[in-house]
Formats: sequence, structure tokens, C-alpha cells
Amino acid sequence: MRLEQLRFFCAIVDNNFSVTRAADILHISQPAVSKQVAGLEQELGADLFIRASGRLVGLTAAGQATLARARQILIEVDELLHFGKGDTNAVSGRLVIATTHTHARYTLLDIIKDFRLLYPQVHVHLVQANPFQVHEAILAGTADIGISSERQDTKGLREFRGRDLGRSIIAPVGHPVFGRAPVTLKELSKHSLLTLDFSFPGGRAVGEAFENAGIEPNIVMTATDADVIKSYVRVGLGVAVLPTVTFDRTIDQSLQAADVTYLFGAAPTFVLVREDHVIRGYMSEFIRQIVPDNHFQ
Amino acid sequence: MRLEQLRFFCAIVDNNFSVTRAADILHISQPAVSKQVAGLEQELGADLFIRASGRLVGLTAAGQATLARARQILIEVDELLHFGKGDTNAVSGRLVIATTHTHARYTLLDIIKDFRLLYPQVHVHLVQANPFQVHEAILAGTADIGISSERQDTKGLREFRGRDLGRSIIAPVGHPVFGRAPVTLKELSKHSLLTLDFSFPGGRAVGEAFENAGIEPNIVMTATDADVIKSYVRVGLGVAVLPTVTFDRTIDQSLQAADVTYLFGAAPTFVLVREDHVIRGYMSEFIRQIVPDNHFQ
DNA sequence: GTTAGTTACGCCGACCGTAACTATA
DNA sequence: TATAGTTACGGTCGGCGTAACTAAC
Repeated sequence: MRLEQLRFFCAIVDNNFSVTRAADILHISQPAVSKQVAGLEQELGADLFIRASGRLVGLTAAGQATLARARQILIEVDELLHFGKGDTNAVSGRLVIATTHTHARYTLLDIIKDFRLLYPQVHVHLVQANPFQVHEAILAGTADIGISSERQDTKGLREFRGRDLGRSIIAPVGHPVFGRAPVTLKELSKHSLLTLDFSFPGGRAVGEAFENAGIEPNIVMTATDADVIKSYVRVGLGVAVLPTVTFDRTIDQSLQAADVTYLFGAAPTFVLVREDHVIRGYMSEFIRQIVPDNHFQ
Repeated sequence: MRLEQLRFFCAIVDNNFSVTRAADILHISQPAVSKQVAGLEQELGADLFIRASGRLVGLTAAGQATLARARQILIEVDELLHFGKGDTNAVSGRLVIATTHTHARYTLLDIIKDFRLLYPQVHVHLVQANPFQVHEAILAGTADIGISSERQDTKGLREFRGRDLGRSIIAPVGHPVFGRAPVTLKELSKHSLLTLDFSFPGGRAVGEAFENAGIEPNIVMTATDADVIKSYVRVGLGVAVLPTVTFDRTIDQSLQAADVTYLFGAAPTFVLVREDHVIRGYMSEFIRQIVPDNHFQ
């Protein structure tokens, strides 16, 4: 038996018995999950799921018993990996985070706020940089954790995948681009567009989506900073394509957003750590806030 | 992390911190164990073993903590695999065991005796056969568990490896072959030899050992039954080469034995079960008595 | 020289992803 | 026909074994 099989099994249960959704969360193909669970069932010699008309609809008695044991095992493995060491209880120290503007300004804001409450003795130092610099900082050891949406060569690094960032168009309230949803690439190309720099999450993908469709976009501005872009959107320069998280309903009351993930795809979030860097204590806790499943290793 | 790593780690501890012995018990190469444990240490970010002059001599604090957790996890995995199902508590039924004479008469004797005490409601049926027939019986489903020392094609079967059977020479007390130990193949070739049939454990290996050494043995008798051979040894027909377990000090008081595993190698014990046969309840318990490490899956 | 353990390297199997297939509504 | 899941198949990665190497006594 392998721990992965237990993780997959739990993931299916945690996702309303949808193999597809579980696979999605795990960033793995759906058949792989199916197969592993089938293998687990064979090894246990019992069906774990109640199957109705080709769908999974619930747990058998064996499945319920297995679920409880599986969760327990995964928790203990987790504890072994993260708290089984000497300085488990380290609550003071330093945590240098290298990340891009979008993550620093939006996705990490609440996470760091909560983290500081939990570990007031840990000095959190945030280094803002472009994805390449993030990568370099981790490799060089000048930062402990890198958070980026661009995938680079992972040699010498460990990489965990966090939540995907959807994308939205952002424009002044009432802007004609919101006329009739869902908007298409063709319609967008008629407007002046503002995007993140192509080395940033949401940058390159925008360009590529238009290119693949054979449509020439009218990009009037790129920047490395969503706030800068939003400022120009407010003064009517055009329509921004940004990660959805950069839109804050309370702050951006003069603006309006509409999800366009279906046009440009989602931007993944990668957490980078040096391969030889031991993840433990508060650092482990921090990563856990970003990586969706609790068992990030 | 993989469960195998935890098993390897525990195995080393259980074998007096000898990687070599652990590898031996696990029927795996020694570097494989070394490497997996090194991987575990890296992943945990702490040394588990105290190393002195290139040897493992004890557990670090981290090692002790990890050992406890690892054992706990392995126990729970074990429980999940063997007791997590509906008829966990099945204490009645049937258990058909197909095996060779040596195992039936010697290695399984105590095991079955104990088993019957534990599960008096289970009807144990022992089918004696040659290794090929054992294999066939499992594949055909006429037997639940096969125990043999000959490896066959494992297609459609699951195979667990039990203890190795050493070999001894057995001869009347005071026989000249016991003159000065350790005996050599060359000296043995001067005596009349009795061995098991070549399709039985201890049979083929004896012939091969002589052949590899380029020595012609004087084999005066082969049989499929160690008791038959011992009877002829008692009447002075010659020297028997048999699995060590076939020698019983109390029964064979007129005979003497000397270990010669170094000459002919050990005979492995294989437990065979049909691939689609669910191992649980008393059957699981039975196999557990034969397969040395408690986590046979 | 012998014994225990680590490093190097090629092989093989297992898992994963893509794609085709099945089944249900 | 669209959606969820399983089966089929080829590629790739990682663990295993053999062998060479290192270190201690």
C-alpha cells in the first residue's frame, strides 16, 4: 500500500465523491486517481465507494472504516514529517519570503497577517521581485520561501503547488466591455488593454491566448504592479486583465470585474523551497496555508 | 515519504542497527536500504542514526521520536490492510494449505498447532504435494495458501517470502563426516549421500553446488520425504543433506547434524496466494506467522 | 585483508498523462 | 450529446541490483 493511495481516496471524499474534482485539486490526471483508488480497493479486498450508474455516490461500510483509518495515518505521517523533530516548537526566528507583487499585495496579505498573530516572535521579511529573481533568491539561500506563478527549472528546489489564480477583466463600472457576458477575445481586442508585464502571472498568458487565437490585441500598457494598472484603469485608459485576487470590492468601488479565466487560463501558484532546506515548525505552517491539501509533501 | 522508508528504518533498528542484516531480512540489497534511509533522513531534515566510524550504533533523539511514530503508522497501516474490513472477526471457516513434505512435517507443525488453538472453528486442511502441484493448486483455487521453497512464475499470484531454511548434513552419531568441521564439498563427495528429490527444497541446490564446484557427488538415494531419508540414514546408508529443520534433537537421538548452509545456500520459503484472493482475518494471521516482518504487504 | 556502508550506473517496473472507450441521462 | 469514469498504451521517473569505492580495525 502507498500513502498516495490514501491521499487520493481522502481527496475524493473531500470533494463530494468527484474523482474529477479530486484529480483537479491534486493537480493530477483523473484516470491516475481512478486507478490508484481501484488498486487500493483491490488490495483491501473491498469496495470503498458506493457506485451508482457509473458515479461514486457514497462510502460503503468498509469505505467509512477505511476513511477514518486513512485520515489518521495521514495525520500521523504529517506530524512525523513536520513536528517530529527537535525544534518542533520553534516559535521564533526569521522567515524571508521572496515573491511577486501580486502575491505580496493580495494573496499573501491575510496569510501573513494571521501568521504574525500565531508566531509573533518570527520576523517576517518580504522581498518583492520578479519571478526570475524569486527563483534566484531561493537557490542562493537569501530567501527561505519563494512564491511565484511562473514555473522555472526546479533543479535544486522543491516545489509545491498552491491554489490557481483565476483572471478577470477590470474596468470602470458600466464600461461597455461588460455589455453582454461572456466576453470573447475578439470583443476584448476592440478595447485598449492593460496587463501585467509578460514575466508576471497573468502577463504572458494573456499575450499567448490572443496569439493562439490569431487575434491582435491592443495592449496599451504593461506594468509589474497590479495597483499601478488599476490606477490607470480608473482614469479610463482601458480594460485591465489581471488576476482576480487583485480586485477588491471595497477598495475598488469605482471599478467592476468579470471573470475571464475561460479565456486566459488560471495562473498556478508555486511555493519554492531549497531542496536541502528543512521545512519545519512555523515554516511548515506557513506553507500549509498556501498549499491546499494539508499534506503538502 | 513512502511507507517502505519507515519499514526499512524500523528493520534496521530491529536488527541491532545493522543495515546488512535488515536488508537480508527484507530480501533486498543492502545499498537499497541505505539509500532509502538516507532519503528519509533528508526528508525529515535530521539524522536518525548515530554513526560512529562508518557504522550505525544507535538512534539520535530525532531517531527515537521517529521510530515511535513510524511504528505506530506501520501498525495502523497494517490494521487497515488486515482488519479494516467487514469480516475482520471471522473466526470460522476453512483454510486449505498446499505445501511440500518438509514444510508440512516440520516448519508448519507448530504454526498450525498454535493456529488451531487460536481459531478452533477454522477447519485446516493440509494438502501435501510437490512444488509444482502447490503452484497449480493455488492458481486453480483448490487451495488458499501455498507454501513452497521453489520459485515459479508468479503470474496471477501474490508471493510473500518467509524465513530461509538452512541446510545440514545428518548422519549417525559419530559418523566420520563430523570429523573436523567445517566440512567441504570435496570431503562430502567421498561419502554416500542422500538428498531430497531435485524438485524439492534442498534437492536441486545440492546437485548444483557440486556441479558448480566441478565435483561429482555420490548420491545413493533421493526421496520426496525427509523422514524416509532419515530412516535410511539411521540404518547406515550414508549422509543426508536436508533442511536443518528436519533434524529434531529429541526424535533423532541416534543422529547428529551439522550446518552446511555455507555449502548449499539457504532454501527460501515462499507463501503463495492467488492475486484476487482477499487476505484477511485468520488467513492474514496465518501468513503473519510465516512471514518474518509483521508487515508482509 | 576483511567487514560495513556509501556512491555510480544501467535496468526495469510502476505511475502518469493522452486518448479512446463505455455508460448514463 | 454531454459528462463522469474506466481501459489502453507509450513515456518517463525512481527504486533496485551489481559493482566499484571508502573507511575502519
